[in-house]
Amino acid sequence: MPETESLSVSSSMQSNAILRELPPGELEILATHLKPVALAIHYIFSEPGQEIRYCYFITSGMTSTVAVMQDGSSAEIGVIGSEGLVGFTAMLGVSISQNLTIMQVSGDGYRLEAEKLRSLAEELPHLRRAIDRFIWSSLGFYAQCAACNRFHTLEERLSRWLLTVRDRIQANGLPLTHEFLGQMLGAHRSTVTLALGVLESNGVIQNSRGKIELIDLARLEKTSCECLQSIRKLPGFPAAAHNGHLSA
Amino acid sequence: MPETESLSVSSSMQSNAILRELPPGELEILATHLKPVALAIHYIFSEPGQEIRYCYFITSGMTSTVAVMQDGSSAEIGVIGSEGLVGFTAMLGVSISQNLTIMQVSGDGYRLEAEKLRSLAEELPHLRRAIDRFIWSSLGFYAQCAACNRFHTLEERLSRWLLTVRDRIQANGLPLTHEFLGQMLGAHRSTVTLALGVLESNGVIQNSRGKIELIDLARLEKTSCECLQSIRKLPGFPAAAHNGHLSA
DNA sequence: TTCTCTGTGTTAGCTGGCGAACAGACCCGT
DNA sequence: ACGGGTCTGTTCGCCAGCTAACACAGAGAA
Repeated sequence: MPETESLSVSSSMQSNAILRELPPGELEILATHLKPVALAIHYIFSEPGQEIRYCYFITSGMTSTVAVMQDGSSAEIGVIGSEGLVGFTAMLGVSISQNLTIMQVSGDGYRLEAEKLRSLAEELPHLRRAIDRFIWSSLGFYAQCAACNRFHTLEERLSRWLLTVRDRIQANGLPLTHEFLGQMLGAHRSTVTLALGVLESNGVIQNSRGKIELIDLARLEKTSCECLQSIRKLPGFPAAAHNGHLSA
Repeated sequence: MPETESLSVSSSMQSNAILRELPPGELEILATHLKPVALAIHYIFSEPGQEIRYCYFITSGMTSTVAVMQDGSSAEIGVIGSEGLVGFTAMLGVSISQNLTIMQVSGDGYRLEAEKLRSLAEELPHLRRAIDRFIWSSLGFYAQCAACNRFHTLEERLSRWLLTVRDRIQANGLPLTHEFLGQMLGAHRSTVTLALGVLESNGVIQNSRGKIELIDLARLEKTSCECLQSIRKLPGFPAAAHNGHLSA
């Protein structure tokens, strides 16, 4: 246990990559404004066109940001886990959300007002720098998604997506329905079922109602597109975390 | 002619939306570092993995930013004309380019070292704010592209793209080959030819070697996807600029 | 238990765009 | 004015994934 921990700084803050990067002085100042929150699955952080009031440093669990079309179809453009800050776009001076961001896998985080974070970032250079770098990485994520959506098959994107989630939640059981996956991947539910069926019959994953169990991570990497590696390389983003592949 | 113009401030700087937004004091300071440059078609600003040394405020012409896959296929994720700043990602503290940015339609701009711009932005709050807002809009552009690539047909994306270019260069003759268009849209050259053929036979555009003439802008809007409107709504981005549709 | 709701499995036809290939047309240099 | 390079038009087979429809299986409520 760190002995230098102040009253407001909690050790769980170290779980977030941005907060972890801050020097103790800055973290202490920031910490007095942070409020720990439990984030339940499907919690909506922001919807297109609405104001972003709060920002959230995620410490566990995972969020998805999706672009929603007029007809209601949607495609994922970003994923944020404990490496990041939900609501980061508000740091760029426009507090309107462009996309829908929801909690994908339950977890925890720290919340504070977007406006407060913005003014703090002006005083705390390391905080500002850490957030800027996260925005940089997010831009890379968006770009990769755009290209991925254009070129890669559903099986490739699905595999990539499952591993992207795993990289963040560090667990092999993902609580997801096919319908939901379809919304993330911008594909039809039945097509997702089909693709999952192929993976299952190859022993790569295991399906059950509302849950997908990753069995063979190594093989899953092989069926996913290059985008997986590109995303893993983004500074601050989680890379492969399986210490020894789970069998084959 | 503005009588308050200082030695270093040139009136053509007003052509760039970011520079135009600056208060005279800030512009004057920034202007001493700006070097006017002519930007020829196909000029490469940055390639993936390389350092971004310079940033460019565009005053005329247009750039494209594309994501390039390992096999060489590419898809456009962003477009910058006189509304923006090429190399803006370097403002986020990482000077490595993630994508390829090239001059798409010849024009002019002002150049300065990325590092210099970054330090200036720390002293000039309006500059910083204007750049931040441009980054915000670019994020929106990237997101829209990702969804567009997933859902919309080539004809829709092509129509949207042609109008996006027109919005920026304010001219109806676009110097483009089908091959080039294919690289932007992540499609096959022959598929592009086919789609252009349909538009041409409907009298919406006119093809000639290396050039596409936009004839009926109103109809082109109809065949393009909703993304056109979304992009036009982004703060600081050019919207429809045809004062009275050209016939129909 | 039974009813209902949500989620999964599966089928069949249809289509947009890929992949590959070739002929013709335009443009420039010598 | 002729020859090679670049650009465009067109064709045809092929396949991933959409559209739509229906049957069945868990899971929770009454």
